[in-house]
Amino acid sequence: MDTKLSPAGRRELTKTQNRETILDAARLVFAQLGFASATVRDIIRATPLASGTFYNYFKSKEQVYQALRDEEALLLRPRLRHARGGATSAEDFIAEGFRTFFWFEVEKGETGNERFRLDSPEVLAGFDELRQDIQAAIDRGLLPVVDAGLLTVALSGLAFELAEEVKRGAEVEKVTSFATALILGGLGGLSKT
Amino acid sequence: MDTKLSPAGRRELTKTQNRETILDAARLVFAQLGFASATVRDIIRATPLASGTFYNYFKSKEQVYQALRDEEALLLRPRLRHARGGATSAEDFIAEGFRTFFWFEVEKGETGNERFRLDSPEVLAGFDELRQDIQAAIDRGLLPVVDAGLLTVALSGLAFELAEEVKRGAEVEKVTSFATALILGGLGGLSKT
Amino acid sequence: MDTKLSPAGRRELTKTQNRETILDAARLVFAQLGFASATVRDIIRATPLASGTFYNYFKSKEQVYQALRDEEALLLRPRLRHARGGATSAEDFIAEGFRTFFWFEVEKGETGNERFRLDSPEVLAGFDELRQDIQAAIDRGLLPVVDAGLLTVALSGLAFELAEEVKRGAEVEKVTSFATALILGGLGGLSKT
Amino acid sequence: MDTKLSPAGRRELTKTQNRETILDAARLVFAQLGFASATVRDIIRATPLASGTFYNYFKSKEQVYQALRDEEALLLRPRLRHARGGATSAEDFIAEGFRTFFWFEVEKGETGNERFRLDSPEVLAGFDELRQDIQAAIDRGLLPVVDAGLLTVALSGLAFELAEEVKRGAEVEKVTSFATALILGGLGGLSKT
DNA sequence: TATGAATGAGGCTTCATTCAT
DNA sequence: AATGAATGAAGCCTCATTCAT
Repeated sequence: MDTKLSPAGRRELTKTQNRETILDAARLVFAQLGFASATVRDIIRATPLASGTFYNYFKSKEQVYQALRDEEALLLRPRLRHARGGATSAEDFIAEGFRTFFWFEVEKGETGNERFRLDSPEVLAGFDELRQDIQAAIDRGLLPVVDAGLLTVALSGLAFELAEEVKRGAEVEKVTSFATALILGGLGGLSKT
Repeated sequence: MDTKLSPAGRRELTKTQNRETILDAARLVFAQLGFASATVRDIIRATPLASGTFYNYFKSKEQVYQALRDEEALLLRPRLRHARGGATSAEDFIAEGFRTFFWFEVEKGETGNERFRLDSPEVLAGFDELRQDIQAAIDRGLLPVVDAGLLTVALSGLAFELAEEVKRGAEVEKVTSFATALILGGLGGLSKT
Repeated sequence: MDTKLSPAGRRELTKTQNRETILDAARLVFAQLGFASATVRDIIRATPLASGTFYNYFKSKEQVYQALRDEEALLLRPRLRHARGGATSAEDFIAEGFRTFFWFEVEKGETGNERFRLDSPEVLAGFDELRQDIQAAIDRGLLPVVDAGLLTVALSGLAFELAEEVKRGAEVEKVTSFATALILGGLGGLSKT
Repeated sequence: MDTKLSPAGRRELTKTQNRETILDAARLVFAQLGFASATVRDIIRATPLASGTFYNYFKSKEQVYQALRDEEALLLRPRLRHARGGATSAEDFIAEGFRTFFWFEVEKGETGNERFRLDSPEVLAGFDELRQDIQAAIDRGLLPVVDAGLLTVALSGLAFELAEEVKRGAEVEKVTSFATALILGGLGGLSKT
């Protein structure tokens, strides 16, 4: 049963709801105006809350942003690791990475009309995980021996850019096979170098 | 010759100089703070001019930015077209495109600490030219038959992301061959689809 | 004895304790920040209590301040009256007044880094008592006939200013004799006018 | 002739006028609310100027305050030094000091309903000058040998406190002779210790 | 009575822009 | 055309105070 909350419980609920309200508003505002242009006021205005309330939850715009990134990365990174970790072939490794990322972006929905700076710790950690997974895949013979650093950058660039296509309506599966074929073929070419 | 300029001529000179002064300052400031965070004041402060003078040349920060983008695209786009147009093989086409772009970015020097929104008309026109060149290359048999739109996006994503590596110090030639091998191999893979 | 308190008694105790907690915090905060700069929040923060609780005891910062002054004046004024009332000579009258005041200030401890406005009713009452005592001393021939009002002001000014010296470490007895000698000699000079 | 100002001159004039406008407003506001309670907004409101204009002249409330103190001390301190320096007797020394100070305070006009903290560098310098002058007077035999430090404090305390009386309407000469007689007599008493 | 989150007024400051000179 | 002071809107944030629990 979901009834009868203690007073404290009810307050906790409200707090969580308000926090979510602010995060939702921030997501929207950042997507519309970009992080740098967005103001705390913009976020508050996208909310039924009073201005002071914002500061009961976050100290600054940066902190909300961090919370959003963390939330997102916390959802995405485990999925990616799982997808890549379970791969039994190069194709699997590449395709599952792209597919997972594209679906995640589709689910998020908003078309980012600005690309955020990618230097939040959580995001950087995601990059690092990718590099590690690539290196591990090379080590167990799944991928040919290539520069893991450059491949990381190449995969990310491709993924971010193509994700925009997907969000603009392209089919996930089509873009995934395009990207996968491109990289797989490319890996073949690279390994001969 | 250092001959006398007519008063009108002299003024013309000053006008051009002031415009350049402002554009130089803006380039610097945008690179340091990012477009959204930069303010008109910041630009003026990076200048020996008075605040009012700014408005004799530009109506807003956006307009300066546009002017910078145009100036840049006007330099880069012809180079890219020429590089791609002169290609006699797929490898040439891809490699020259990357190489030209990387060198251009290296020459600009500033490490972008923000990725700008890529929707300025001049930049979009650059994308469009890439697509056209790809299509033309496909038509004349230089490139295999692939989705020109997706390839455009893929190339740009790769180029922008790897350019950061180059600006961080990676060798242009090394990154160029990496990217070229990747794409060339990938095109082989794609054409079999 | 640690016997059981009735619920009401216990509550009474808590109430008194909370009130004292707030007053203690306020004393500290006022001493550190000065009255005008201190905020209710500052006081609450120096307390384990919740913000709302403050308002169960005091309506405003001013009211706490008043309470502090009253508390202080309630301690000091009787001591001063007693000291002056028991005087049997001019020297006694003056010296005992200074000595009592200096010791009181030393006991309080905090070096006031701001001089408060001296217009609280309790403090004004203290001034008035001083004037009355001076007048009475004049009447009973203890002090020469001088302007009681000006002497009141002079004594207070001297007392407050020298108290700072004492709080900064000067010896109470030394400062007391200095002040007493000064005033006693001065009274001699004045009475000849 | 006071006519025909150059444009630059006129602008300079306005700037000076605005600065004075702000200083006047600040003087008033500080006197009414005290330094700590006064806000920049309060000062602006006491002015026909726009809020932003304040910041063209001063960076903060503190800076205006400093400017006021400096202005004041720059006027008062030379007068005091001159008054004390020209003294040919103890009575002269003491009386002229009080008299000068009281007149200065009367001219300023506003009844301070708060005593500012006395730690501005300019004010502290004024204290120091007093101590030096006292020591010099002792050295040339004008004043008896007493603790110059304590006498400085005593004189200031008396002066500040009695100045309030003067500002409340007491006659300068009457208060001056009271204070002088008090101190002179006191010095006699002290020298015998 | 105690709690502490919500509120919105109001303080501080910077900004884009205007306009008299 | 160049200057730079004036303007007031608007951003950031803290505060006193209320009120549901």
